[in-house]
Amino acid sequence: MTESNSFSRSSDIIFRFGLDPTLNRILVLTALSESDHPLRAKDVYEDLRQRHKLNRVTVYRILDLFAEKGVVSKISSGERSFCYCACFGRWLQGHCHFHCTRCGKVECIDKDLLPLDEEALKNRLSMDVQHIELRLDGVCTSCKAKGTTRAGARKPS
Amino acid sequence: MTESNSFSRSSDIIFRFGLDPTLNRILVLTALSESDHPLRAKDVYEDLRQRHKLNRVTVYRILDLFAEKGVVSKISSGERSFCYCACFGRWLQGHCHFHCTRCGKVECIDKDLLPLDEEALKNRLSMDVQHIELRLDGVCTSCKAKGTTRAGARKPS
DNA sequence: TGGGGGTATGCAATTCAGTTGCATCATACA
DNA sequence: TGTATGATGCAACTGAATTGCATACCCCCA
Repeated sequence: MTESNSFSRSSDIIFRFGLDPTLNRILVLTALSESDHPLRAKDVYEDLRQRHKLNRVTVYRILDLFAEKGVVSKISSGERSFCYCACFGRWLQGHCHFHCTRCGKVECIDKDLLPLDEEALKNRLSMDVQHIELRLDGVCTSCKAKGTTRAGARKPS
Repeated sequence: MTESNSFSRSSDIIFRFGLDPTLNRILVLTALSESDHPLRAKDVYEDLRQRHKLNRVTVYRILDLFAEKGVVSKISSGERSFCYCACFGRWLQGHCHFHCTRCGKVECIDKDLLPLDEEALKNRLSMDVQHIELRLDGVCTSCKAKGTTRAGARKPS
């Protein structure tokens, strides 16, 4: 998708969620949807500020608003901050996340890798379940590769 | 279990995890294991300080140490803090947590309510999965009851 | 009996993520 | 025009967690 397409698609989505598609909102959503992994508020802010003047607080407010309206999902990163994921409507179909404890990166895991029967779970509980969050913690493939090299048999000469 | 039993059992567990069972550590673990739900560092601290002089930082350090050694599990509360759960060895057998978005309380959910095939999940992923965290967010039964009363048909005369 | 090393703890200061209060700006609308 | 409403900026603040460093405690060995 070209940058301008992504921009207008974001605008469209914001509008369809009943919100005013202001420039800042469009930029925040575009940043999230162009990323292949969930982003922290700080990531979004630091990405955007390079091209556009906006306030840190504005980013937090927009992300909270999006999360509240269901435009994006707010997930725990496994660390001290939250992540925001613009995989539209993917959750509730079983989409979950992987958090690398070495590099801190959070990735999306596709729903068909998830043998979780969400409806059964909800039906068996007496409380109202509104949201299910499944997070895997471990070492990502890229960190694993680095780790193997560091401790492994072959060293660079 | 009596208080002294719980105390000596905590001491025993700490020892078996290869750690020195200092008074502070025993007290922290006892507080966690006597609670029917996971506690935040602050909860543990405020509970203990009523009976015993110790520092806030010490509590954080002990909880981190316990989590690192696997004595307790460190879970995301769904809010900005972490929770610690001393359900010994229950996780990896599928134990998960429920977080009430109204009162903030976190509860343990038993594994037989969890139709999640953890091994299948691990086998299908290329990364090393060390820990799986499943958290349900919603409204607990007690808040649900209050909510119904507040908005409901019958009011106290 | 005393000294040295290692670990646990205390205390103060700091970091970090997120939040709040309030001023201002832009837009819509009477 | 005037005014209401919502978005944004800015500064200050909060709460959770972390860091650095000093001290206390304990064990071992001379």
